[in-house]
Amino acid sequence: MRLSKTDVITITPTSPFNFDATFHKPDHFTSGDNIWQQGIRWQTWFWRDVPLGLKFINTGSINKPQVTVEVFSEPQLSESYTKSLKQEIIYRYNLNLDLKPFYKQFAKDKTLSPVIEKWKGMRPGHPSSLYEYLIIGIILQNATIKRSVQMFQALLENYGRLLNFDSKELWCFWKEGGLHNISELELRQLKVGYRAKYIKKIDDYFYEGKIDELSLRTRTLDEQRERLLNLYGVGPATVWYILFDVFHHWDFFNHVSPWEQKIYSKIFFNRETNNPVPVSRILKYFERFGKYKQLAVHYIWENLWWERKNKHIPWLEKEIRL
DNA sequence: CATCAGGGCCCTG
DNA sequence: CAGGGCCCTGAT
Repeated sequence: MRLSKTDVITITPTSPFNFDATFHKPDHFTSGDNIWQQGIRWQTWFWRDVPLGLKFINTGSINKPQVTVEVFSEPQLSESYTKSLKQEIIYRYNLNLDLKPFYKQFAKDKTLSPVIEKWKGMRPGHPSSLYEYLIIGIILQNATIKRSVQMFQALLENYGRLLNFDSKELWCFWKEGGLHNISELELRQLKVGYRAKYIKKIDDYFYEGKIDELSLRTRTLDEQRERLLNLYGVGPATVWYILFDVFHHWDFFNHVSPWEQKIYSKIFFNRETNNPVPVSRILKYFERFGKYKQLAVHYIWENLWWERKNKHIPWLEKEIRL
């Protein structure tokens, strides 16, 4: 599907703003729906029934931030559509987030302040809708990164659409509820294993209109958590990711998966990865970051993955099993 | 070759 | 509330 440039959106994020650390998370393993290079991020989106190619361009600086978004689509887009798209971009990437109180609170924290200094203006954020993230969350379950990427690619290439825009070819997610006519058996043939059942049920909720992301955003953390836990195939681990990445709660940290436990043990306690610190102790340690604990850990976590881009970290390579 | 654990979750007893 | 089963893959 060939798209042409139909719109350009200009966004002024709150200052300070770090474009690359916001639009590229080295720990999110790419699977054909995006490309990043310094100062530019190409990304597919399925927004309000329209497959889009988005090109985010850094046209500002840390202290005078500006992001230019070139929008590629097949149909011409209405003014109200573009307006909603702009709001959604700002929401998903937290471009209006005021980081100053967080920075101020930890200006003298020995662990955090150097990392904050290095990544000043980095936002948490994720390109996916709730539906898309639920699918991704399920393929992350009980699998190594390599296998998760493999499953995601198989799904995209079978049910998504290949978009051609700005001389790039990228896969776009399918519409929520779009697996309605796909059988569990067919999903299984894509080697997603027992997750086929979960994916089917999740897709069904959306097909039947039982979940509405935008209205769920207005609910409290506890309501969101309860709603998500009620979904078949969604447990504490997946909810934990979603409350942070999709609903942007910084003050919620109740889960550490085994591989993350090993990595935290190494970076926060300097413990060998074969002798990790108990999860309860890790969570207790994070309490020092108060209502910003997710943000604080995100900064330290991302810092580690950026470091990995520049130098070989043997103990980390062992844990991630690409 | 067999066995096992891995970015969990459901279901049963 | 503990523990078995589940899909597939690559490591041992």
